[in-house]
Amino acid sequence: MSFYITTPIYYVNAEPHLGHAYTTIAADILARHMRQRGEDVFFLTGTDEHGEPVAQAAEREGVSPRELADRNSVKFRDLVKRVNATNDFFIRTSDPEHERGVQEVVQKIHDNGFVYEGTYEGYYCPRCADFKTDAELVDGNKCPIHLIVLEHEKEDNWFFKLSAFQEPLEKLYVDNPQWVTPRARYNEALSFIKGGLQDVSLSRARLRWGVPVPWDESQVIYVWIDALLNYYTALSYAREGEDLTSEYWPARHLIGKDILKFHAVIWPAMLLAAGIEVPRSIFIHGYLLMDEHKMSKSLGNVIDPFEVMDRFGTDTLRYYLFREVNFGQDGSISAAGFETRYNAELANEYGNLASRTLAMIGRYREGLVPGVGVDDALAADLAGVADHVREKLDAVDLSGALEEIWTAVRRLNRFVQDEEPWKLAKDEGEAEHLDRVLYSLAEGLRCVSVLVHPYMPDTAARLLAALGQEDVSFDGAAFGARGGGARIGKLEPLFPRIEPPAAAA
RNA sequence: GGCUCCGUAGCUCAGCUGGUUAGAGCGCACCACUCAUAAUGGUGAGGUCGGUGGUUCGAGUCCACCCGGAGCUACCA
Repeated sequence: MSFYITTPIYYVNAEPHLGHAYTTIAADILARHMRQRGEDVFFLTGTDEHGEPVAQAAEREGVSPRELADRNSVKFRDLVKRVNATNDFFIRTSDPEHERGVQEVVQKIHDNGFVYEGTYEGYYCPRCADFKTDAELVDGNKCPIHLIVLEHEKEDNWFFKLSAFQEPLEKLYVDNPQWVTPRARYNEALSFIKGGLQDVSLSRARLRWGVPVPWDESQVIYVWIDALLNYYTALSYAREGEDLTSEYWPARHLIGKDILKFHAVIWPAMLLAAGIEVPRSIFIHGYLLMDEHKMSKSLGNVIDPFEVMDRFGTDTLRYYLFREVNFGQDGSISAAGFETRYNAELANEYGNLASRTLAMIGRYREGLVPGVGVDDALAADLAGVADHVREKLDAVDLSGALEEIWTAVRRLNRFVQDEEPWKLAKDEGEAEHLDRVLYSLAEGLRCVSVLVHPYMPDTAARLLAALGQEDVSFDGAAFGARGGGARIGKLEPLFPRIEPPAAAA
């Protein structure tokens, strides 16, 4: 079965921040996990490059929109690479193939009778380069950002007949209760639809930086319409000389809550209008908060993902974000929380479990994992872990799956303490018992590492290599799936402890 | 205003279709162990499950209302 996962495409008018890393890593975890299961995965991310804000920023800097987009797109490409994402393609909405694809689909929507010419009226702020809604206006007719008096203006646009999809969308939601998750987001989107849908403009007349409307080159397609279509157009040219659409479409989208409406209302309506199958599912995650507040430049509490990874490593960031914050909800992160979890869970529980296990196999069995059977009690406790992880990840519960894995890590440390292999080693009569304990430990560590691979791919690979068991396929995640006999290798500490800085003077 | 979600131990949160003495992690106190990155394991203290009133043999878990917090109520990428 194919598994097509997408992140939003990132708008090049902003600097990459931790939120971008968060979504990208989430998608990567799912992609890697599904590959472990032998699924045919396609993972897409990229940049959104058209629209007024980019055109304006370019003008301010005295460069062409294209130059600005080229320059900033690279930053996102670097971030994607840096977080170790295994995307199969990086789309740019300025790709000529994408632009052609957008025109084809929009033409289809037009030909199917869902586009008409209309007039958009409202208060226009020249500095925002955008129309404001009545609710946004301050003092009757002032821009809420610039506090300048706005003129009531009109613009002739092409409109998309969103209102025609009120009933089809309601039916889509009612027939597919899992279509949008978590539930609160489903409710939010559905209630918005039930509130009545108005048509939306599909083009912009004042702008040149965008995809020309195929039947009216004086206008460009509104950037959101253009951007959403990336998920569909990418498949037609991501692989040279192939069209992957029939193989991978429809997609599973991963998005932040700020773009829910576009994805859960307008996007499926566009696809219905074009006669294209709607996405398979949409999952909405929450915000990472810094000390209860949303990260923002004005608050000065923005975390630079590159800095964090420079200091602690990519795997640590990938782990921390999904361990600390329940995926799907907002949650607070902090430097203190980061260090606590790093030391307590990564260094002490997981890293040290690896150390003690390998050291004992080295010391008591000359580095050879005994080829015996597993401990029954431990086997009983670890039996369901892989299945639970699979179920949680099928439900996009990235934090829940990690919790399952960590329960197993703790169980293994308890096993060491309970069995006291250092005492067994002193008693010749306990040799078989010690064999079983050491094999069970090596096997448990291997399973846990296979399961944790999507979250911390480099760490898992190092540890599995040291265990002489490099296979990460999900079938092998079952406790006892691999026999003993392997020769262990050397392993430097996976997560050297962070010593707290000496009390500041 | 309307709608949605949330309010459970000091902190962060689990608790599915109502059913034994309400759970985890962190933090705190004490104990055990020494294989290991002085890491690990155990025990304990600590909660009128926001409030009130209902339904029920029985409610943290359902209903009503109230208090408190967050989000949505349309074209910002």
